[in-house]
Amino acid sequence: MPTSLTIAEAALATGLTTYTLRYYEQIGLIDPVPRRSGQRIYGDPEMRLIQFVLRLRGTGMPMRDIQEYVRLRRLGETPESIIGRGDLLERHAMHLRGELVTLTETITRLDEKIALYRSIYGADGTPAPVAGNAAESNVDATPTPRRKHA
Amino acid sequence: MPTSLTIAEAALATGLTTYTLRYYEQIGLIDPVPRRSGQRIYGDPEMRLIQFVLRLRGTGMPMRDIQEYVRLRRLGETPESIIGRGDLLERHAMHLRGELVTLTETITRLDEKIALYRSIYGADGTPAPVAGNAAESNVDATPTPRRKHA
DNA sequence: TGTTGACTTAGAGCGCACTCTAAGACGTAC
DNA sequence: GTACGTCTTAGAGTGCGCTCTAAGTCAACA
Repeated sequence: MPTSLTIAEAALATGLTTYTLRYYEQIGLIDPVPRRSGQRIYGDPEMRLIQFVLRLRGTGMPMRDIQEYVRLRRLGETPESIIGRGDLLERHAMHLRGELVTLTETITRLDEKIALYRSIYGADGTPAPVAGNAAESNVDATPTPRRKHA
Repeated sequence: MPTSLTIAEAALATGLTTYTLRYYEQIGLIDPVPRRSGQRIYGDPEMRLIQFVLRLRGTGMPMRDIQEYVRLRRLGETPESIIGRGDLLERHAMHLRGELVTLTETITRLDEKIALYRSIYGADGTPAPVAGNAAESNVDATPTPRRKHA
């Protein structure tokens, strides 16, 4: 049988609050949810859209862009909509590829720094056997990316 | 010769504003910057710390944790400090590895969706040759990570 | 000597993304 | 028939991370 959730159930399923679900609908971050005697019913399509939107949000896509994506989706299968959605997602994917690079770099650097700290006192807290005091040979330094709240 | 910047120069070099630099110092996100006749002088160690802090911030480490890291650093090379810093960075590195996974997944899904859109109208805007209407076969759906402002 | 740029403390304002309350109205189920 | 969950609109409050202003002081440079 198809999914058919109340707002409270949908909240539980998504990890959002009912407030936030209504709020997202209000600002057009998700499509208007169909009602049955006035109450919102979250079916499969609704839940799938929410999950996708959350994935975009989770990877730092600006709310504005998500709103624009959902707006385009509502236009249906017109060229403008299809092309627009493709472009939006492509731009975001490109952005994410960039993040992937800095993320990988940062992890590498952190691992180096951690190794340095561990070479002085092991992860267990005991002083390491060899190792001169290489600490504060400053593994700091590097470039300067950014991430919004994301 | 060693770096020796005024606050305005440091701002330029980091992409921050002078307000933000003073603010970061005030909230302990960076160490107190040495003064010469009352004015802040940003040398190599200061700039290196700022860059590192920005890298952490850029990958979404909470300000609280960065503050804690810098606090530990100020304690010097005591076991508590070294171990604490190692732990902090290790936790963050772990977190980033998780992000790396969802990021990779998301990019894959986006690429699929983009390919779908492009199969209807090419990236150039022209209708594609073959391809039945596979659109809205709903490539949506998936899990639900989070990212703070990062 | 005057301009520039920095300093201080204190505090207001902003944009984002929620988060919650109020108050009154329904519909459904026990 | 009453309790529960939902609905609506409107608006206040929160936390984060800045961002900027005010007002007065001080030091360096041309």
